[in-house]
Amino acid sequence: MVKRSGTSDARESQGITVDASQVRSQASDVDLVKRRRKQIVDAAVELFAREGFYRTTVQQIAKRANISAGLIYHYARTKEDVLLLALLHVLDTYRSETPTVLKGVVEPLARLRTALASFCRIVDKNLDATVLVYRSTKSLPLEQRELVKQGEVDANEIIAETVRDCIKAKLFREVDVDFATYQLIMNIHMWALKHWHFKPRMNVETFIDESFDFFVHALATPRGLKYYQQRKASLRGPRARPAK
Amino acid sequence: MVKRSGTSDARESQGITVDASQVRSQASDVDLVKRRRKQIVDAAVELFAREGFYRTTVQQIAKRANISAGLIYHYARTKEDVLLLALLHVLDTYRSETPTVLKGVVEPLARLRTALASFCRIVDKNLDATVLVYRSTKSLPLEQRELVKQGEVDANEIIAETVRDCIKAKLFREVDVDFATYQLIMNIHMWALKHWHFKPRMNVETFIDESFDFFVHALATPRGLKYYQQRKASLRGPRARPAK
Amino acid sequence: MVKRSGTSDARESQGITVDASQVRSQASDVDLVKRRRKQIVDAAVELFAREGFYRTTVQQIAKRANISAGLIYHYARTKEDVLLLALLHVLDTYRSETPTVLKGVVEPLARLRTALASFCRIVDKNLDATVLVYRSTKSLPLEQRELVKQGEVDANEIIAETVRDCIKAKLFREVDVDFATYQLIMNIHMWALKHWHFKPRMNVETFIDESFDFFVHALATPRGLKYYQQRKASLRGPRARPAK
Amino acid sequence: MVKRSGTSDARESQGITVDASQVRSQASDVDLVKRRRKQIVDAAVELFAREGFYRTTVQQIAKRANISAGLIYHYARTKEDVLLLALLHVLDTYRSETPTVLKGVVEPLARLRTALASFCRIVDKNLDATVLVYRSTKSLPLEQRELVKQGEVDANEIIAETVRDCIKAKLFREVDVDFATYQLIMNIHMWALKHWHFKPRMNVETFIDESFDFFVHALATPRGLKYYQQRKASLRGPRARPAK
DNA sequence: TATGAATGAGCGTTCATTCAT
DNA sequence: TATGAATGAACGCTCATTCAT
Repeated sequence: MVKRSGTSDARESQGITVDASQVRSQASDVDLVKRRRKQIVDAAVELFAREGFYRTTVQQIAKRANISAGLIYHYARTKEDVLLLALLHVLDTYRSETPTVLKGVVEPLARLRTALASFCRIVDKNLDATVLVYRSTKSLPLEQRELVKQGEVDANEIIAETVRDCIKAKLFREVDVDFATYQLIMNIHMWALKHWHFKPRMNVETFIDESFDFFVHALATPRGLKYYQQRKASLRGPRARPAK
Repeated sequence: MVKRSGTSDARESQGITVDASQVRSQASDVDLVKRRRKQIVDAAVELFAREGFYRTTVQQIAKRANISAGLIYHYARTKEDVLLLALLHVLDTYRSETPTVLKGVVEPLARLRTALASFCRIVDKNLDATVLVYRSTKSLPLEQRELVKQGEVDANEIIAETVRDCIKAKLFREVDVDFATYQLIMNIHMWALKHWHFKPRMNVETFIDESFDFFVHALATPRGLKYYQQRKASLRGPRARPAK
Repeated sequence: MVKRSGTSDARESQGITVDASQVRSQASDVDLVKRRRKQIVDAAVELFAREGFYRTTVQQIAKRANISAGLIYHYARTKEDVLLLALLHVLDTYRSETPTVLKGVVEPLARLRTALASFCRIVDKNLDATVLVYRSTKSLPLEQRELVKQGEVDANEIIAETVRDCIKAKLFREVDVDFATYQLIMNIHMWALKHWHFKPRMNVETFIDESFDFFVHALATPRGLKYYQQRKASLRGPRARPAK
Repeated sequence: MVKRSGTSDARESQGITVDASQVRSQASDVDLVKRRRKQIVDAAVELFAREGFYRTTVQQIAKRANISAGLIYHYARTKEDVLLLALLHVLDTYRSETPTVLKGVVEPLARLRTALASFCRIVDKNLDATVLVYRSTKSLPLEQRELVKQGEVDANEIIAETVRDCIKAKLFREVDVDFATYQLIMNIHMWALKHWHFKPRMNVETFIDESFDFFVHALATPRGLKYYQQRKASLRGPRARPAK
């Protein structure tokens, strides 16, 4: 992972290019590799998410990707490789949308809320895929597992930045940023992991509201809390609409 | 699960008797069934936790349980049944220790801290088993999955009670108890789920301290917060030692 | 291989017990293992000899052995293991019959002829199996290949003994016994390896006669040659009939 | 193969032109066909010899030949065709060098020794390729197998001629030339087939010496033997140097 | 009740061969 | 002529489950 400075806007989503170097393919045409990998990964994410890694067969992935089973092995060496590609793709999804949403949002608390809301909505659109990361990372060989962990940490960095900004602005206490970030991340993932529990009692947007309120209380300085309570409505307002 | 009132102390750990009615065995001698199931479940938890459900074979479970492969099918109809037994056993572990620890602790904040610390320490002793629940619940048929969810909710009730008590005592705000409880639970599970991340930077006890501090800030009334800050040291003190 | 003294009669055929320690089986009942292995090896030798190692599928072996494909893997870890078992069995066949035939034959030249004839006849009854050793040994992992080589050297020892006796009796020159033995062995194997060439022009018995004559000329001392030419008829006579 | 009379010197090495008529290629440019086939055959011999026919993939051959996998199918209809080409090429190697070496050698025993030595040295330079013929001929369809056999018999003819000359010169007994020739050929092949056995105890040159001595004893008339023993040194001398 | 040998369906993976370009 | 992406049949092997003892 590269060192980054400034806000997370600076970061570009690099997609699964990252892994092109990890999971070798036999083919050489770069565009074709990209296209085929996309077919395979899309099919794999869908199936792995629904059925799990072990219940999904390579033939099923091939069928859904509209290619032959053999061809998968031109673009991944093993079924585990396909899983890695799939997991990294899921993690990349988190990174790819949020920075865009943050553009133009400057007020620290608003930035945090926007980032958090963005994550939650992406997770909400990919519930099974999010759970998949928790279910299946251990099915990966150790080395590849590290890649997934790094991918996760990288995605979290977007949240970490906004937390840091809130602290700098004296809105948040001088807490351990890493610890606080992980609390926020776990909360977001909770929406997927415990969806069976929350689904009957709230939707994403109310979940976002409740969560944000909860964590502002956990993190805010007295001044920050007052600030938050005054602006609560306006914070919720402009960003409450999901992107799509 | 039945409704319960009063403190969680009233609850008895019922162990895996719960499932005896769900997972039929061919054997009739009650004691023998219990003993055999314990052998099987202990072996299964160990192996599933380490290798995962699909990578563990029935023969391996049998070997580790010092029985024949065939005998497993006298006490469970399918491998999935064994998984259910294993998962319920893990969840039951959470319930079995905490109530004892709470005995005699009356001050609400202390009770919450004690319960939380107890959970964390149990999770810490069963890291892989905790992760197992997240990894493998979906490998269960729908109906059995519900049992696991219920088992989890039941375990959470211990925490919920203490949260409720804190609210009653005006130490905590009038928050949504269920939501708050799940935040606490996710935090506890985070110790297992993100152990690879936290291990290098903290141990269970510091994790408990940080977590408790974090969530008291999130939940406390202004009065509650002041109360907490005065007593911080004494809260940590007496209970900081793991039961061992 | 163990050191041996005296004539090869002293040696007992140990069959595939040798390899029981090399190729682990899952089963424990010794008799059953023996019986199953015999089924498998017999089927395998037949099929490998006819079709070759790679053209023969495990399913075919199973079918011909009247067991399921899966069961083969209770008695051998890989298809290569089955090949090893098969090759060792073939080599063992050479050893198992000859010593018996030699019993009671004391005259050195007669012993050599008897041993050579016995080998030839066994090879003749197992033409494809003999060729199999040449075709398929290289399909084995290095370590197992050594076992086959050792098995071959062991079998050759029977011939080597008789050559040594002829030298001791001053019937043969003081040649390099190992070299001479290998010439004799290659001659025997030639009957299988070049059978397509010899079949139209001779049968085993004439092949044995020609070969013996050829090698006596190659090895005999002047005295030995004279002795041989006087007794030619009687040497051929009594032993010409295959044991059947 | 056509009947031939006179010495083998008269014979021209015809290379794999022989098979051009058997293994059809789609290409028409004669020179290109030759060049491509050479690329393919060289790669195939190398790989087949090292890894065996079944372990070698067409893609590997293509890679080593610096052409595409598809192109192989312009010059051979099946992988078996490539094998045939490879085996015939190996056999042809035997024929291609020996006649040259024999030029100018007139004394019959010297001719035999020269031919035998030449064969041995070629085999020594192509140990795996020689073994390949034994391993893989059976992988060929019946009809093509006959071509290989004929190729072998043709190569042997060089030896047969020299044996015949020795007999004519009354140096050798009136033995069955074909039988004797095959003994000599098997001896030569033994150097490859049993190389694992002989390698630690002799090199090609000592092998040639021992072999020649052995077979002269087997074949010589009393007069021939005396003649040989007188000239032993000079026979060995001039030809003992490998062509390099 | 307990064993463990036996089954066989099903999976991941390979690779000879084809064919559009 | 030459490519190499694509196919898909076929194989070795695993393992949940059964059942005779």
